[in-house]
Amino acid sequence: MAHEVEQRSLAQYLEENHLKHTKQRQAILEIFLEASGHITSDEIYTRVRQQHPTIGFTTVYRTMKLLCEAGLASERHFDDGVTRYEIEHERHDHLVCLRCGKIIEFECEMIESTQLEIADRYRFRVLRHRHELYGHCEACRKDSD
Amino acid sequence: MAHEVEQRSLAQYLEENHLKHTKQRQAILEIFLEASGHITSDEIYTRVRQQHPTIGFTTVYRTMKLLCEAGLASERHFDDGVTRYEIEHERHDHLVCLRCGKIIEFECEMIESTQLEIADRYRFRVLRHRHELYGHCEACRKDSD
DNA sequence: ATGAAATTGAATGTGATTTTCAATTTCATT
DNA sequence: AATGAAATTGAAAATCACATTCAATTTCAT
Repeated sequence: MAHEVEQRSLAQYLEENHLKHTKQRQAILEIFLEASGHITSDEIYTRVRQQHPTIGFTTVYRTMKLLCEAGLASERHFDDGVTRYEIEHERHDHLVCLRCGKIIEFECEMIESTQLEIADRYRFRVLRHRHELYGHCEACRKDSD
Repeated sequence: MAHEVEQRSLAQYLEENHLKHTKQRQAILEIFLEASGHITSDEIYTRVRQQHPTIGFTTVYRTMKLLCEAGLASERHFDDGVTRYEIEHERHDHLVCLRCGKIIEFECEMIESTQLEIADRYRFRVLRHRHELYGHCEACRKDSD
């Protein structure tokens, strides 16, 4: 089994919360980590089924919630209205291609700090943010414009 | 009737697209403009009913889509999962209070230009963006932290 | 090995949004 | 003003993603 670090991290979360370590949870985490981010629970379900045909959609759905609580995944809602899960890591933002659906991550210190300035101006305490640029990626631009 | 400019703008869009100018559409636009932004179709429906008890939800829903296409409104999906409509105007961003739900708009030239730089770096053509800071507003902070 | 507690998965519920369709309304043309 | 083709309306039903229920199964501390 790969992803020892993450599996251990899940195990620890389960223990701490008196939850149980099942093969389903282990398998779903594995599949989720193999796919590189921004995947829907439906897509995870399909992939999980290939290796574990008995695992139900509900379990995938609930396990993804669990992984979020455990800090291993996080939910994202882009403008197409379906929930996507990404591997949890430091604050970053997204470029989303409206043609092919590709999602590129980027990070920008400048924007981060400007955000804090703005929040300050409105006496607002920022807990999290979303920052998404929608448009056409390089490949899709070549195809037509 | 108020909002002559917007009503005229709707009329023009309808004409150009061989669509029909109905009292329902006129009334819904009116109500939508009276309410100051970030309103759900359900809220619009409730308000519309007070003046026009025969207008159905479906019509409100469809008219809001129409207003978006006509460039008079635009859809926003904040993290609570319901579609909200706001009056279409130049690019701006949002502070969303996670406690009371208040939505504050802000604009920041600095962030706008940095966005373009980033898009450039990835050879990405930006068509629109969303930028939302989630946290606690001044009033809600006073209540507890 | 035991059994209380957690988990599973099928089925069902939910809530927002979207489509269907027959009846009605609009509006360019007579 | 009357006509009729095309668009619109609104009630009801369908859809979609997400969430809950519950009986059967599995986990794991003892």
